[in-house]
Amino acid sequence: MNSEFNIAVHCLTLLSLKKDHMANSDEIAKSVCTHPARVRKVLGLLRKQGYVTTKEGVGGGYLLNADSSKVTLGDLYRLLARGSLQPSWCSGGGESACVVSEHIQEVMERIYSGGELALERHYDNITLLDVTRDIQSENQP
Amino acid sequence: MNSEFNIAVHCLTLLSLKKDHMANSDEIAKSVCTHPARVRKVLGLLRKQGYVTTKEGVGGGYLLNADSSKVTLGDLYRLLARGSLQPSWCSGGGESACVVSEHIQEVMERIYSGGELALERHYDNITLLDVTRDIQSENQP
DNA sequence: AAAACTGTTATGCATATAATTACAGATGAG
DNA sequence: CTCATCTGTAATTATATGCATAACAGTTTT
Repeated sequence: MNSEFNIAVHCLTLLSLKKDHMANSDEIAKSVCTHPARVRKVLGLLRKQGYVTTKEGVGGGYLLNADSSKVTLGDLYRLLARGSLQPSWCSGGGESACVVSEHIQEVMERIYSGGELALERHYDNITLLDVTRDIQSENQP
Repeated sequence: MNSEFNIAVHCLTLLSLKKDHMANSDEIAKSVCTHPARVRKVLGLLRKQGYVTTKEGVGGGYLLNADSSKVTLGDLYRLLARGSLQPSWCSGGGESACVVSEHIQEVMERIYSGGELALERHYDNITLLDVTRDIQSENQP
């Protein structure tokens, strides 16, 4: 799995906690600890789904455009990480005349997608608001 | 995620379906479609957990040593894939004086391990016997 | 003693991930 | 209008991971 899901959670949490709910890619990148171009790539996807709006030009940046109690980690997982549970290499599918070899790929695909569904259902119960609260409670131990 | 979980499921299913529940790494590797050394590596781990026994020397190989209705995909996931949900690169942790940047890593770690727990609970309900049945029913559509 | 296995390590190669650079397009300030 | 600033996006490079392959010691059967 790559880290775009992580980055999305980070960015939205950050925007959610800022007073004006706004920041540009430079500021966000410093917090995320990555390159601004990477932040723009992820936030570009979030923009297409309507989670943020962008303002170009001087003083521009990204503006949160969603209710943090309505956005779930499930939404973000589906958008940015779906399919990553299944590895690119999978067993079987060769020329072996073996029942397992011939059918394992369909079976494993169901196993991976079933697992992913369980994962998504779990993440559907966690909202962005929950995450912002976690961040804040970590700040006051 | 790497494919050792997949390989483990494949190997145990294969052994389970063979009449004598036995095969050597060459035969298994052909079915899995990989190199025998890779099969030996995974089956070595399964041996340490008692799922299989090995017989060295001529006519040797791996022998299934478990009840397929008792072994779950959860067991195999924990053994071979636990921790793979969390990417190696994670956000935050830099020098940014930002609440999110300072605490996101602990929060994300909980998010990933919580997700993995949901995944494991799902896989705990699928046994190796279920998989062998799936393979066989794929064979007769 | 020889042959057939496993167990394990080392090496090379392919792929995936992240960093970086670059630049076109859009917008607001002056 | 023009310039500075910011997003959107593509191309390139660097690094990490995953897999294939080769090699060899150790074990067991014949």
